[in-house]
Amino acid sequence: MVSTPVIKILLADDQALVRGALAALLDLEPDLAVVAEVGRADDVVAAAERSGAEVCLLDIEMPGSPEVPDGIAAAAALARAVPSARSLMVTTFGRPGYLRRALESGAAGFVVKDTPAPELAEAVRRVHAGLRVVDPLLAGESLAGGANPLTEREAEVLRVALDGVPVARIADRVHLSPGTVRNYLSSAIGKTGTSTRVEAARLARDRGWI
Amino acid sequence: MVSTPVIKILLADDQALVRGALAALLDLEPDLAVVAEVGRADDVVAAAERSGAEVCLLDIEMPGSPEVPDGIAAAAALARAVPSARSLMVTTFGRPGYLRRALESGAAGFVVKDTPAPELAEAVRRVHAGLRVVDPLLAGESLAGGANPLTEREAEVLRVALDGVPVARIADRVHLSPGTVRNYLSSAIGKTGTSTRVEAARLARDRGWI
DNA sequence: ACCACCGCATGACAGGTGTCACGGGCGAGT
DNA sequence: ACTCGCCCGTGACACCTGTCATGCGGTGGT
Repeated sequence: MVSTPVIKILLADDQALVRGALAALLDLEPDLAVVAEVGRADDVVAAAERSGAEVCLLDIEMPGSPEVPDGIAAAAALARAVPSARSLMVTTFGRPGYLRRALESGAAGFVVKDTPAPELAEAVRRVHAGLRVVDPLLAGESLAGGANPLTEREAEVLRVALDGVPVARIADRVHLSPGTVRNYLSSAIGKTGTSTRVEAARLARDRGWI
Repeated sequence: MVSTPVIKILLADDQALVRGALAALLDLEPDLAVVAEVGRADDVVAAAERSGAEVCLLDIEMPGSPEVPDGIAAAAALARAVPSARSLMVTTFGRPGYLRRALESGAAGFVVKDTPAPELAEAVRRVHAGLRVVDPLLAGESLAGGANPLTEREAEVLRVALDGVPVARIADRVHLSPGTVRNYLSSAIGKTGTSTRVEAARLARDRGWI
């Protein structure tokens, strides 16, 4: 009695409570079924293969291995390893750079966690049908925000600068001369229009540039 | 036909998706009913009065008014205005200081968002029965972490220092002399065992001291 | 009255930071 | 070949920061 075709869903979120709650929400829909749940980015591919999931809901902020550190990396790995599975990013932060990087990594959809709950099921169905799902407001911001002006090195030093460590320690961690680090920081401060490295690092993070 | 007494629940979380998902999860339980949902800390009291909620699930990280800026403040307001309602904090961050402040504000329970989903309903029942619900691991950390060593001014200055603004702007925002700000920062750096104000601010935040 | 403490402030000093000028090397596009 | 941008480094300068000593007024305890 194959009454209705059911969409098989994988849930990836590091917060067990949220994971369970989303499962409850989605299982209310008769045409949706949660077939796998994981709490780490590096567990996604194996669970997707094992469960035959068709749509994967991936949180971006998730712990993982150095190779697959977050949900975006999981989406990229998934696109390579399990092309039949389509990724729908579900994230707290509507950072334009997140959206861009997620789509570049092969994600099919992107919703933020303050979208109304009923829309999630619909987003899952659209993604399963082969459509792209993107928050229109966020898409606008992403285009208006412009591209990432930072070079790879600038981004690297800013990532370390995020927690306010002194230049000497940054230089140590990225294996560069302290003077070079200061040059990169100065350049990044100029590009971001800020006045300290911590401000520059925070702005770059909020834009999704690092 | 009053078959079973039903516990009336208010849900407060700024992320609509999480709110809806938690509602779905709790409504699976026959003895629980979500009777109100809000997305801001300063809407909690009014919604609790209107709905007659008995247990209020409050996220800590929630936008609000200056008087009721977050979930902890909402719990305090609730304890005064609606003593019949009991508060159960549900938060992402298991910061010891959060726990302490939440309990001081009259919350009856405290669970983090990565507790297993089935335990939430049980926590709600316990809180409704008049018991305290506290993550035992977190309770240990809270005791081990010790009390807040910062003075009020030090905490105030650190709050502004969190985003890496220069001393002049901090002084401006807290209405103090730049020299005084530097003294407080130096003192806070000493107390936290760090070496820059940003590190001190981040540590203080993670400990729940600010 | 006295002392201890706290909040707030100033001044001075060493060291860290942001900016600039300048250098060399390397790959990509023209 | 040439230019351009990025990478990496040095050196110098003004300014900001972190630390310390010192001071003054207020508050609370004895």
